[in-house]
Amino acid sequence: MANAPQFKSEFLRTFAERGAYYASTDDAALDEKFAKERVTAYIGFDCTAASLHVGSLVQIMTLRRLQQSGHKPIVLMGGGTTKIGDPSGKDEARQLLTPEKIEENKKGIFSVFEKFLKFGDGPTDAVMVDNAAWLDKIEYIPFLRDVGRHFSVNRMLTMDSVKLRLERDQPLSFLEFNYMILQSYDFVELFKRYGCTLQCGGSDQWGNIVSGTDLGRRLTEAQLFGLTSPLMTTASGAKMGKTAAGAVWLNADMLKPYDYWQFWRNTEDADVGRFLKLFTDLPMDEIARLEALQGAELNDAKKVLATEATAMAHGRAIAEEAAETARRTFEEGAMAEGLPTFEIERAKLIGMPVTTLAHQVGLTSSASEARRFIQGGGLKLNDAGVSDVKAAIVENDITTQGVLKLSIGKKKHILVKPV
RNA sequence: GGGUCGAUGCCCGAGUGGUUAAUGGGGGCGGACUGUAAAUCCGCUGGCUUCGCCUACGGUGGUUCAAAUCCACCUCGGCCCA
Repeated sequence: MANAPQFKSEFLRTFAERGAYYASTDDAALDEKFAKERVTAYIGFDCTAASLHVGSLVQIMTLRRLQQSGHKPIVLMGGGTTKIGDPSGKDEARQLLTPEKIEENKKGIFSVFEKFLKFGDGPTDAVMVDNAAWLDKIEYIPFLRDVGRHFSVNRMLTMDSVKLRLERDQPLSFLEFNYMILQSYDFVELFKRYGCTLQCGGSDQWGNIVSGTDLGRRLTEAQLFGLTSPLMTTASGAKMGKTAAGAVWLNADMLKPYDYWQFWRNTEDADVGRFLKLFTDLPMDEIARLEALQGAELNDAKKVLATEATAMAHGRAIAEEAAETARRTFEEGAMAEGLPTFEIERAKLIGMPVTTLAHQVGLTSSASEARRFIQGGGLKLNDAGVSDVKAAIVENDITTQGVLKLSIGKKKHILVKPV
């Protein structure tokens, strides 16, 4: 943010310099605190899916930077709150998940964090906590008397998360209406259990975060803080994290590292510098150099971005492998073996319509879709356009490397290997 | 509980008995142009054994040669009244 204050603490300075600063509840006091002591901070994550996607990456990086500058991050899993559903930024209620599903999602999400943070018992080691530990045990009447009385419905009605629903005449159940209260309670509970005094999050969480700091003031002596990051969009305004195949997941089993690398490689020019700062650990002067590149040279910066970001999520070796596969595929036009490969029985393959094959290897979602790609000139077999909708695979299509390359557009390729 | 309005494809939103797989917009994808970018232009955006067939307009049943469109009931929601 251009208007970020000048911070003296290492963490906040880095945080702002990297473009992650949006607002805090008290800049001066928070800066002071970071400068003189080790701060324990948390971010909450819903367990609505089996992995997190790049939309949460700013948050994950925040915890990482916190740890790097000597503070203690807490990853709060919303095992309890996911049973409620956060209405913030959504114009309708989520479907409720079963406890089993939530539990399963928690495991997937933890495996993401293991890559970005160091967990353990040391003073700056990250810890993972599940708010189900206390939320599941809440007794209704005592909770209302102790916590509920501090919340003014009048004020809650003015919160954006609530207002949006009311203005759009969309339903907001009492269940969801409680989300804010529970999130606030989480903060206080984390303070009591772990001495956690800071909650970070996206700017859409501002209302929930401030409610938490307020509740802290009423229930304890503590001064709690909130710190938010801007919501991520691309330079052309699109929400981040969507791609052809859906969300850009951070788990390798949900999105291949090669595709993850491609996602970053395809960053818009105008975003390269911003993303390098936010999503890599590269030093600022190196980023300044990359960012200054012009025109086609920016592609080099995008490759660095892709490799650095992929290395963080999947490991350096895998990132470099993805980079190499991409280089051979795009720059040499070769049949790089690192491309996603699909094995199929040779006897079945020969004579199979191209449309069926494209569907079976998962390149298209149906044979009809493959047909449309052929009609629109977007499907290639061994880099040659397929023009006949009824074309079938023949022996000759299998290249000397013993495989066959099927492509949709310029970027999606898959190797088919007869066995 | 009463009254009233509404529920359409990924999203928004037309359509009030047949020529409607369903106007339009958004988003997404493909093509051209490029730099695996943006902008722009063109095309596609239910499924299949594709000159045909099947499934689809909240759910179930009904009227009709024929329904997303009419009727009944149900579910969910908005608004108003109690």
